[in-house]
Amino acid sequence: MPNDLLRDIQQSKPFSSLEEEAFLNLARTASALGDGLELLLKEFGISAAQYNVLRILRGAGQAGLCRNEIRDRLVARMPDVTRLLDRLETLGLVRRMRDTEDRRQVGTFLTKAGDELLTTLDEPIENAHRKQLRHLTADELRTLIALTTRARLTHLDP
Amino acid sequence: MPNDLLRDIQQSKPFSSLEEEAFLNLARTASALGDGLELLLKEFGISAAQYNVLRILRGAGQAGLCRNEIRDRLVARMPDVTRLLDRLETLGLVRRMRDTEDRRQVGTFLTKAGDELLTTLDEPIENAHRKQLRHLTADELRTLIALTTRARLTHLDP
DNA sequence: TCGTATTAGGTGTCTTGACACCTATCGACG
DNA sequence: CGTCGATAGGTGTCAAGACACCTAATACGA
Repeated sequence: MPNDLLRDIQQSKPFSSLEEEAFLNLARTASALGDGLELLLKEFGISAAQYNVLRILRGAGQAGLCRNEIRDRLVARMPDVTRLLDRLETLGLVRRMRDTEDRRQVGTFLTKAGDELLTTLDEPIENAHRKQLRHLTADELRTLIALTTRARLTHLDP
Repeated sequence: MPNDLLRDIQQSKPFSSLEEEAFLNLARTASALGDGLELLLKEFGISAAQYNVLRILRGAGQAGLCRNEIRDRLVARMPDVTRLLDRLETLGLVRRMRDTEDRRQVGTFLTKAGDELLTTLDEPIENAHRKQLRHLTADELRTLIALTTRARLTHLDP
């Protein structure tokens, strides 16, 4: 039956280029690892995007950050950061305060509860990452970091 | 105040491990490249998930595939494949037919329009991938493929 | 062969993401 | 000054995703 043969051929060479194969593997892996993280975070009542914001705010310290700075630092692009912050504020993990000098700006800060949640999460998250990537050596991880960094930055220039 | 000192240390060293740095780079890169793809596909009225389904169905050929097989082959996990297929059917890119032997199953097939859309997309997509990853050599792409494949498969075993 | 587990598919409902559009404030320049 | 563009933030609205739950058909052992 020629149909089966055709299917086998297509199945054995499903990628039209090395670039496509690389992209699909990248996407598949990021998705799989991200799913694991989401699963862990769900136990604590937050999403990966929310966790990402909390981590960004912890890095910013007492200075806080305005919405657009948070947006630009997010791992995954995200319109509507406003309502993402709304939800974190409702959860009591974040507080917002309008800047007195430039009244357009609204600084966002980690609350005590937010900081404590992050502290609680530090170990489980760290363990999850280590478990997920335990079959890669330190050198391989460094190679992966270098390649993904290059793949990301280079799509900007002309 | 020891808290500020601690926070400063954390700020200058934003990753708590190589594994975390690798994961974040992976996620960031996959997101950035995926955004580029979404942008291109949006011009043709479909999302990346929809395109993924169409590609899977093209690979399956005339035999078609049932919903769960499609779900399992998707690049990104996705509950509610049913309504994803609903939308593709509404767009006329896909058609569904209940199997006569096992009447639980509903096969999904690419329509002529769906196949033609894919043909139209082949070149622009290919170009986009090549452009996005043009700063990686063939060897680097192969390394990236190998590392991401290993990173993904190993999180399954005990 | 009858009841039960299993598998395929679908639906109801809430939350979240996407995108266009709106308001307020600042700053620079006529 | 006052106007106008740029920038920060927010909202309205619709589509898409997430999750629990439901139905139908098949498989299979008591």
